Amino acid sequence: MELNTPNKNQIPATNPLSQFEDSPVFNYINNLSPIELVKSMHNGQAFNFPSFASPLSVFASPQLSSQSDARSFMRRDQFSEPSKPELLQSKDENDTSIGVFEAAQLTGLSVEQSECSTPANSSKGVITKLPGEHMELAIEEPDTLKYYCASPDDNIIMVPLKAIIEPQMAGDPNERYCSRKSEKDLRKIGQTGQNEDEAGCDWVALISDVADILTLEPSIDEESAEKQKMVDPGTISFISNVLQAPQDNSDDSETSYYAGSSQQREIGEPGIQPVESGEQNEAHQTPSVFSGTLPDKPIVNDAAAKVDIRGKSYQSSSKHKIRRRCLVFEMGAHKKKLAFESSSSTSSQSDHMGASIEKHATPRTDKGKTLSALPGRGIGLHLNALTATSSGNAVKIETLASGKQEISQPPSPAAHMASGLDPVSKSLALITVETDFVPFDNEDKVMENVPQTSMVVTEDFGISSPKMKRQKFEYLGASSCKRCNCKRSKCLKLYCECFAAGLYCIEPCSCLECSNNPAHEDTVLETRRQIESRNPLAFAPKVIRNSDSVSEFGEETNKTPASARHKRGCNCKKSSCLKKYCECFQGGVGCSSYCRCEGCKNTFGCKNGVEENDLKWGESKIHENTSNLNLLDIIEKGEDHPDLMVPSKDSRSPVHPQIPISGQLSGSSLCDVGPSTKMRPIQRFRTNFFYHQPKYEKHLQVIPEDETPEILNRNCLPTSGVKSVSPNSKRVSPPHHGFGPSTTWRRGRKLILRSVSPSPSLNPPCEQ
DNA sequence: GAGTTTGAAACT
DNA sequence: CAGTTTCAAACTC
Repeated sequence: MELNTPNKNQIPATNPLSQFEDSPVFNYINNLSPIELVKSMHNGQAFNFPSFASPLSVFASPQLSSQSDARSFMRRDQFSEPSKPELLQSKDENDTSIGVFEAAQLTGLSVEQSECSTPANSSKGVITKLPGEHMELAIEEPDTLKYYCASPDDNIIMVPLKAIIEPQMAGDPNERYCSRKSEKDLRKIGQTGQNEDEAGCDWVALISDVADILTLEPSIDEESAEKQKMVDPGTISFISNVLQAPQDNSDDSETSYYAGSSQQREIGEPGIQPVESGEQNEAHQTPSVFSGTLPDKPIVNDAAAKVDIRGKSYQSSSKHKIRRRCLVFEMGAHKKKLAFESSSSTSSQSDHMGASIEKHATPRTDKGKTLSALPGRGIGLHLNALTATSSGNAVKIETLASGKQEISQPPSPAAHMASGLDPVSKSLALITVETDFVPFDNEDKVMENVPQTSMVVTEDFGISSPKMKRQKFEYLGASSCKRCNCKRSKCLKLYCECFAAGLYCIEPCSCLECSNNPAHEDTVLETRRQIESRNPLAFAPKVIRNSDSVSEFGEETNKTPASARHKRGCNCKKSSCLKKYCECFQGGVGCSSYCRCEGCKNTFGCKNGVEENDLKWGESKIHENTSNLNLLDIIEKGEDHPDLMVPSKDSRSPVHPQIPISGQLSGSSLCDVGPSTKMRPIQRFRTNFFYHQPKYEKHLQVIPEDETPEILNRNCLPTSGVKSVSPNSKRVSPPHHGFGPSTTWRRGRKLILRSVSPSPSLNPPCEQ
């Protein structure tokens, strides 16, 4: 954030690249990451860099936060994201603003051609969407942008991310280059026209993304952003530049990230292709593995556009937000919603669903569709996460991010905070699924949310009719996505897993008299408020990583660095904490001093022997992780990655490097960003893995030590030893989660991984 | 699939 | 704050 200001400003103004590179920050980044390419990238983009300045400013903290938020959402939306890779690529290709602009135009055309674009889809449409889509970008952009674009720091961040990503993606430095090459290739591809249409879509997505970013800016409203975009190409170019600039990194990262995919595509690497199988050209270029994670392509856009066109245009400016939220759940939710809406609206929606889903398989949501369709549902509550950001900006972001969600604005910050996590976790879940990570116990849950996405995505492509889709969903839902089965709570109490996770119930749910749906948004929000009023942490992730919260539990943290714990602790009497009845066990964490369990035999660690157990467990997990690392892991885990070692963190707790929330947003950062909303389920499930909740919950940001203080402050890092007590008198762990910065040593430099607290509510400072 | 067990959430 | 009830997931058969 801070870093951004000087450097960024300078960069853009004068010699983008030279100054930028010369800047301490840049050097720092370079040092941090093995990736040198960034510079080169910049160079390539140098052309644009001038505009970059503005972009930087744009990216200022808010964006970051937004991005980070987006991230969380992104993953959810992975489906939708598929387009991004292309988009990114396209971006790369069109380094210059002009190129971008053109691309935008092209996209508009393509969109129109494809019908994807709503009336608005054209350049204007794109613009309009952009604001709302900011979320999508995050999603689409997958990791790169999110992580990388962040603030001025973005650059910094980006590097690390790239480093992280590339290693896995590429596997080795050479591959990185390849990735770059791949980028070029991608460009070629995009240019080639393989997918002009797609490219167009991609561009649209990019633009939208950019717009999103712009939107994120604290001062900029969605509308303003839209206006800006709409207003002048220059703006677009600017945006593009901005994106690119950050993208450079992001691009690199992405590219590298995608590159892998792209390369694979071109090269035909077996691993990834399977999914794509031939579809690469079109929407689904992203590897199957990443399909969820990576955005496919414009298709989403198209779909969105189609949706808009056909049915209702969900995209109201305000509704843009919704899109982002599409998670697996969202998918389901959307379906439900669709069903929901369909009844009222018409078949068109369902079609959209199908179409969107099919095409996008990825949640990506793109603009239109996703927005309309997905939008809201799943995410609804998640919005909170975004909203978590205390600042008004945060709120905006939230709205944007959550956008449409019915829940768009969470009643209480805490709620937002809490809810925020979930999305992330979900997204993570998706990622994990795609990745093939399967937590043992938690698989079910993890799968619940995630899998669908991946599953859906893959399968959806083929599905044309809503019905078909639905079936698939059901299938998925049944197998991978469990949902609630509430009979009497109307899914408006924490008994309901969906509700507790900040999600709307979706088709897979077997609930009766469910009120947890977009149709009852008001009720849902009100209920949430009430619950949060009783317990601000009610929607916060249940599992907290001790390591993350360095200060939180000084004792525990120190002793059980690798362990995560349940925020309230369990109260098991008969299960010996060996069954899922036990939330600690369910969350894959050991019991802690907060637990009041009797006869604890928690295999993840007992209160008495938690530390040791945790350590062992953590170690074992670490090994597992290291062996199993993949992009997702890396991304999520971030610090876990060898390169990014985080001394204190557990292997368990995955940390997601998030884009630091700079500026205002950052202010709420942890709290705000928090993500998500309702990642819990995932968290739980993940815990077994490395990830445990932390992944989502925590979004680590790599921040230079210098920055940490501010971050901490902004984040309201929990003071050490501060314990929060839930209203219920249950023990509430302080916001360890994300709030506590974790330090990472890399290349002799100490980086502080700041987790973006998923649940702001957890943060004592913020809430309290 | 029905019934039981369990513990969190909600209520008093 | 403690005790009780309600609830839905987890589990068993």
